[in-house]
Amino acid sequence: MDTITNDLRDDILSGRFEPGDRLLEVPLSEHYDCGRAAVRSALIALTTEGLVEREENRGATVRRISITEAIQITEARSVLESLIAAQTARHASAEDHTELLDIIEQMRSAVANDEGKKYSELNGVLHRRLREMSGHEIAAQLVANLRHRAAHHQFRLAVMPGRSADSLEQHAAIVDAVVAGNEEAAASAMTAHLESVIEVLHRWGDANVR
Amino acid sequence: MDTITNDLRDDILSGRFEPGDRLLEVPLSEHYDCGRAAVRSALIALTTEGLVEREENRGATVRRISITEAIQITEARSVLESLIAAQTARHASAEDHTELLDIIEQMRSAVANDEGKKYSELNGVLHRRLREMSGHEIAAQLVANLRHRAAHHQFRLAVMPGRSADSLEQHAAIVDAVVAGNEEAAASAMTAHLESVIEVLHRWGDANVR
DNA sequence: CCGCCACCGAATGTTAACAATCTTGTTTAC
DNA sequence: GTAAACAAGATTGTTAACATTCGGTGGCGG
Repeated sequence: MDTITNDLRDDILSGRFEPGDRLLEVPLSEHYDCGRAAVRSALIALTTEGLVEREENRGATVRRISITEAIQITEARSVLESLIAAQTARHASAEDHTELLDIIEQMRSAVANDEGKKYSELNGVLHRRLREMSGHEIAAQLVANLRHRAAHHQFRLAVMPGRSADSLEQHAAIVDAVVAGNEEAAASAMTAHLESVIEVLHRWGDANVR
Repeated sequence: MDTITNDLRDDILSGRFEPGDRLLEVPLSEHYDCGRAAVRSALIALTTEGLVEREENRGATVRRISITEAIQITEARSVLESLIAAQTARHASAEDHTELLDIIEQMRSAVANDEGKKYSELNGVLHRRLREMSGHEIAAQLVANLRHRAAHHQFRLAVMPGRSADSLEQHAAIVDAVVAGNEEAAASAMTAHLESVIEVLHRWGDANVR
């Protein structure tokens, strides 16, 4: 399989490579112990995924995402994840319900104990499980890609003071609607959540005009 | 530039290669008069775009899209194009308005003269201009990709009898809302349009159970 | 001291040959 | 007659060498 693509993607998402970093083929091929061709394949794939930027005869770099682009990404996520929430509200089983409620419970305790990193992870898990339960392959795939692209900005959000409390209630509302099987409520709860994220991004962008 | 990727994409979208067709590297490299490496690059890129399927040591084929997948693609398009319609309603200039109204006029005459192919082209132009006017790069790119993926099923839709008339009124409603600057109306008109497309796909799918 | 030009190094892009893998058709043993 | 084993052909995957392009650097001239 094309394991190099996954390795490189993980290394970009985990911050091992930062936006703007050059991705030279020879050093990468040594780092991953493979040929240049495998690295090229990975760079091409990640370019069409939007994580890498390639310029003719000038090599590849980790794509830099502006605030306005991050906002657009979140807007697109908003409508797609609302669709997903509605589908999950329709299709989720009883076991799915208990699993989702359990995740919320863990998030609640993470907020209480001020475990920011743990909360961020659980946040990711909740969104991932919601899209897996939806059965909507297309939307799920698009959202996963969009989350990857905005990963750096997501990180910034997680460490904002007092944000976890708001975020927790929003997520709880989504899960409640899903458990109740209320598609419209699930969708609008998800929209409200991501509108709030967009709001924060806007404020952060305005505060950092250059 | 990576012109081979674009050429191959066009050849797939135009039906020169059909779903299930094998995409062998050597014949393709001869056909496009280039090396195998260029073809490989194109195949990798189009695989992550969802147009091509590649299996380890077994080569690439044109991806086959099921009816249920086409429906999911259209559902995702529905929410994204509604977002686009709203943004366009907000940002479009006076010249944009006259251009959109002009396209509708051409579509009307195409329906009157029963020019199915012309109508289908204008349909594509209208949707493309709407997303270009929106200024929403992210949503525009995602929608373009989704339209590519479902291209074959779109084609089937175009030739359904009596469909152009319905379709025309739906498009006119979208443009009217955009010209009026009414974001909510533009979004819901777009949703209504694509719900109707989904409806047709569902009926076609039910009629072709196997 | 400043600017232009030619050269050089680094990195990507391309090509061709080789290796590994899968499919298919044939042979052989039971 | 059937099924398993084998062999041949075709196709992808990998590697290494070569070509091309771009940016910078140093020297030359004004």
